Amino acid sequence: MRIGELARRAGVSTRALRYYEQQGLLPARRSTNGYREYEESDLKLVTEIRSLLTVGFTLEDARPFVECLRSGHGSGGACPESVEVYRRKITEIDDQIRTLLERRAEVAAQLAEACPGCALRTGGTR
Amino acid sequence: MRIGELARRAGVSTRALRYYEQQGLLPARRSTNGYREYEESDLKLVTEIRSLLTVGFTLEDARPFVECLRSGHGSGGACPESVEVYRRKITEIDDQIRTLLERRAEVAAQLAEACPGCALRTGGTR
DNA sequence: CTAATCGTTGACGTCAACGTCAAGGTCAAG
DNA sequence: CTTGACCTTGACGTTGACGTCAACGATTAG
Repeated sequence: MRIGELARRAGVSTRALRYYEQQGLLPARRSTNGYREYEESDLKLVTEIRSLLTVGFTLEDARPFVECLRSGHGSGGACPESVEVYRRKITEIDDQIRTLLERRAEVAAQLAEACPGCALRTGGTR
Repeated sequence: MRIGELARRAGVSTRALRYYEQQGLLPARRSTNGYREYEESDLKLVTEIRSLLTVGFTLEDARPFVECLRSGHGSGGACPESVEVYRRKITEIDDQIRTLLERRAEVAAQLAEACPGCALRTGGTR
């Protein structure tokens, strides 16, 4: 299939697909007129990339998953490199959550100080 | 005082101070040679900006606080516009936390599926 | 006089994942 | 032949808060 069809079926822009190719995540063979030609299996690659991006992965994070799929695995997360990325991302997310919790407490405290009686719902004022 | 001293005392770069001025947050009068001249009170403004930035505020978010301070209030968060920003930022932070929690659950689930037995510490596997 | 230190105004670079033209080639239908 | 739909490769724009030159003027110490 060509880039337009893959884009439609994957729910992404053609620009995104070209960008993935540029980043080495989605190589495509070319037909004689220079058009990119994709396999059915490429749809799965794009789907994998998309689902990883939506949970906060970068394209670089997604690379091991794509390579894992292309190496024949049914799941992109089955390879040890992917598992390592999973672990790292989880600790990153945990760090971010911790930071946000600290910030929330700090901001809520400043609010309480600047405007006593301005209690928020979530703050635990009961 | 001039920009270098203010920068040192506030713990920021001179570039940052010029940027704040450009954004209209930190106007400075000029001495005859064109150098920026700051008051003691400007140190407090910069300190306020910095503390807000470190908890995730943008410079735009910080604007009401700066104006509040310059209008004579001892605290930048005392004015109603600042309180409104406080509230909004707290809900933003809460949204971000929720998103991250969802992502963490999703990633942990994918990890568990791809690699059974790869339990994480925080996941609640007990 | 000269070097050192401070200041000034541009203006481009950073980081990610594309969006959005621009200028043009390809191909099937009418 | 001419739309029109599709494709190609650049290449700049986006977002925020500056970092990092470049090229220059001001001030002071020696």
